[in-house]
Amino acid sequence: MSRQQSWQSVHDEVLRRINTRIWKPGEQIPNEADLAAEFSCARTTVNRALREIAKTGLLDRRRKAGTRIAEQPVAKATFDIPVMRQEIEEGGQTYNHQLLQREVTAPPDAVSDAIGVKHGKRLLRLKALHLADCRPYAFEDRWVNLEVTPKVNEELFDNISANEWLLQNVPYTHGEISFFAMTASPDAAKILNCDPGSALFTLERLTWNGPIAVTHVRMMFTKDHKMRATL
Amino acid sequence: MSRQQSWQSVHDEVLRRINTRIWKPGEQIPNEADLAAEFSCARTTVNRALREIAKTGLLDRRRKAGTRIAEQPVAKATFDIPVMRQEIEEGGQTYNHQLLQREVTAPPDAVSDAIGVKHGKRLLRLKALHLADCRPYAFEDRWVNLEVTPKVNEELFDNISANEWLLQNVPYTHGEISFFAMTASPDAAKILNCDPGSALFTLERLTWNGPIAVTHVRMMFTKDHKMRATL
DNA sequence: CAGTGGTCTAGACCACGAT
DNA sequence: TCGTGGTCTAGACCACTGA
Repeated sequence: MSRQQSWQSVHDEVLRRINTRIWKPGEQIPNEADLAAEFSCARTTVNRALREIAKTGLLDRRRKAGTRIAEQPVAKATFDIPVMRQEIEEGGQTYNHQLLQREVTAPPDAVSDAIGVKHGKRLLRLKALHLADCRPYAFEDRWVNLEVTPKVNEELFDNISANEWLLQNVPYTHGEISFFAMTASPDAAKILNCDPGSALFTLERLTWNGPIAVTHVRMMFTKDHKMRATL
Repeated sequence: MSRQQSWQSVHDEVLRRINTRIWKPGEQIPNEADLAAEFSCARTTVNRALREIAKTGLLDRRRKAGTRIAEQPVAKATFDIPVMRQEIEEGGQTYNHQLLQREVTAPPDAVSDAIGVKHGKRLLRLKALHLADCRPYAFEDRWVNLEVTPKVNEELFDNISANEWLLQNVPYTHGEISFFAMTASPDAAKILNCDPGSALFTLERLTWNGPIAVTHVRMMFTKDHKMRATL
């Protein structure tokens, strides 16, 4: 009977009713106004609670059709995409990085296509190794669009990783990311100090600043690296 | 000069100021009341816009300290964790699954520890293969807590995948998920019809219903599987 | 202590879309 | 058409937390 309601208590109570099957999958639940009356709060408060739940996929909301419990909720997991230095230093280790290669050259067509430039157009290629406590942590293979900012030509990336430099100098508006598994090539294996043929967890990321591509990067992590999140 | 404002226009304008470095990393931005005045809208509207941006990690908000642009925004990517049937059928393929093994036995200690039961306590183990157009798609290795519901003993899982059955019969309140790369063991390779030693993208998931663990599952995908998301 | 974000309310109008 | 969610507003009080 507490007088002080909050959108979180509504949120929790609705979740409870979903989890205990008081409201079953596929079923329509009362509308916002009715729930507001039940919980003696404003409709806005109910709206906030339901909106948050809907974002997790557990509720389906449509005007006029009302709110329904999702039949097969698609779980969503949010991962923090690491900024290497932070990730490593938060683990109490020392971060370092080594620039392995820096050149301006034409990328493979697959990369040109991915970032939407003409085949043969030259980009800045950087290869670098990220280290934790002086042990290999991740191998980075990156292509940077030179049109993104003139300053990129002047930067050697020997004292700062491209990762951090880009974050500080070139904003991005959107991007795509994918995770997959790769077999370690002989060089990758040598660089990461693992056996050739090892299974490497790999992250590939493509970022855009409005209409122009900023960078395409592939990060190969050392063996046994895991990417975690909570549901 | 449109009279009709919305939290989205505030949202977009704030994003623009961040991206164009009108407001620089680390800098404090005007408080909600001032922004509301500038945009001639209610403070609630500004609040909604800033709250959404803060959730992406681009803004740091603290009472009294105000709102600042994050120095090193940690990108967040939200992945939809697949329900196999849906994922495959959405790709226009036919879904099938085969139960490969069903037994009640004690799991390795690592699994017992993960789900928090005593070593030696017996669980239901299921191994299954998910197929797309009758070709191997993912190999599932699952442990189910028998205490989760008595019905689980009666279900053979020959006509429905454990994935779907659990979703329909046992709610979960929270969980953990991780992605990593694994080398295909000889059996896994045989089942997935790939070379032993191939790099397999693997998903491991542990779900809870309140204090009790529901299931621990490991999904090994066929070679070249990618998990994608937008930033 | 006082400034700032966090939330709540009552009431209003609007937009979508099922029927 | 008209029920339902989506959003906006003005005003209020509260909860943190920096100075």
